[in-house]
Amino acid sequence: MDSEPPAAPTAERRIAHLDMDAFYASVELLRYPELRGLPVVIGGGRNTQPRTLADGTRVYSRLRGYAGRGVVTTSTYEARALGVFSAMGMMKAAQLAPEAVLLPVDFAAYRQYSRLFKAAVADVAPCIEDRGIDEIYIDLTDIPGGARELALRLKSAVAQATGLSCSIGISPNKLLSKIASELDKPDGLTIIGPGDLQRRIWPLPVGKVNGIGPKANAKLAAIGILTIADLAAAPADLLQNHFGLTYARWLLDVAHGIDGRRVVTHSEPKSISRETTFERDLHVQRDRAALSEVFVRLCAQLEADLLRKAYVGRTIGIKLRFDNFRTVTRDLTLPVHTADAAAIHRAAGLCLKRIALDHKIRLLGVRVSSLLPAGQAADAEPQEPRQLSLY
DNA sequence: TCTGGGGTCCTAGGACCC
DNA sequence: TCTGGGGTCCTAGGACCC
Repeated sequence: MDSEPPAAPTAERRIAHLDMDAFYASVELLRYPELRGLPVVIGGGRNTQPRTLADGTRVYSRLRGYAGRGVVTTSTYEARALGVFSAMGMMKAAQLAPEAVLLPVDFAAYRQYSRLFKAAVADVAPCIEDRGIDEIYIDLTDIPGGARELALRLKSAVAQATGLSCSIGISPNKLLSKIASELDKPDGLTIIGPGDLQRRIWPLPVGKVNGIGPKANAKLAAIGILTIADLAAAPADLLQNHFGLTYARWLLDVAHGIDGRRVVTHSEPKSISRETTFERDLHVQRDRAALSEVFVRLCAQLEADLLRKAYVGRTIGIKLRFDNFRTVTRDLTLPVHTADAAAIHRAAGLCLKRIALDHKIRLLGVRVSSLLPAGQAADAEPQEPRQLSLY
């Protein structure tokens, strides 16, 4: 819990949170500008690539008639206005917005734009913490200039490099900046200074806090705590009774805008995984061939991921989700690190044997953890020469 | 018509060692 | 015969985030 020493409390910091606006959708709009202003949904997984006719006009897939298990990855603000949000099932989205344009996800393109916007920010302020493909924290403490002036410079650097807009929150810590960046989206700029905590933050629902998810939200609501102001006013022993000492303390800190976490500019990956949800639930015996084919493929993808990123791992795990959505995991720690698909497959197979397979299977996943950079592993299993049949 | 894929962190119990 | 702690590693599940 206290593994990370908080930043020196004496020096007031200046931390920015920068969040790209509807990132995937906005990248697609650069490619397909005629879709600007329309409800567009990204996701689905199937082939919904636009077709180009002989006269050059493009024909797009629509949400209407979608069948499958995909979820919405992102949507444009026009689609959000129709009630279509990230993580919603595509079937439901199709009910709400049948005429919305449907595009497939193109991670390679988003990663490219991600590199571009991060490089543009780094030219202005190099102390950056990666928080995924579309957001970062930036420590502006040692950068000369006013907060607003710096934020505008960041926004214009990002726009210049990518043609995309972003929203920025600036405050003395990551907690408040993260909340602030959301307050004025899209193309937002919110600075939280002294006195702004009560006025701008306290009226918000507790769920706006990064780290309070659906479960904690429901538990807080059950004891009458809906807003961050409610949380700030809550008796410490009430919180402790419902959440335990550690989490109760964190909740109270949060409500008072206290957060000493530093901007972390480098971190090593802890695990690498691959998983897939089947188009229909698979029967352990009847669909044995299909299941084992997927199993082999996941292990091969994992090997490729490990080699590409130059890591080896020694804890191999599997994840199963049954037709009733129950999820189980098993893992097994090997004596030596490996990146080898056959070794991963063997260990994962042993894990699989420890699960009672009494339901159809919806999802299968394989994971490698206890990672080490490939160069640092003195014990790594020698890579076997490639054979035709590894399994 | 249910609910993706890739991650991190935390908790808690048991094994095992000193 | 009963009763100690502390520390680390391993495993399983769950909450949460993008």
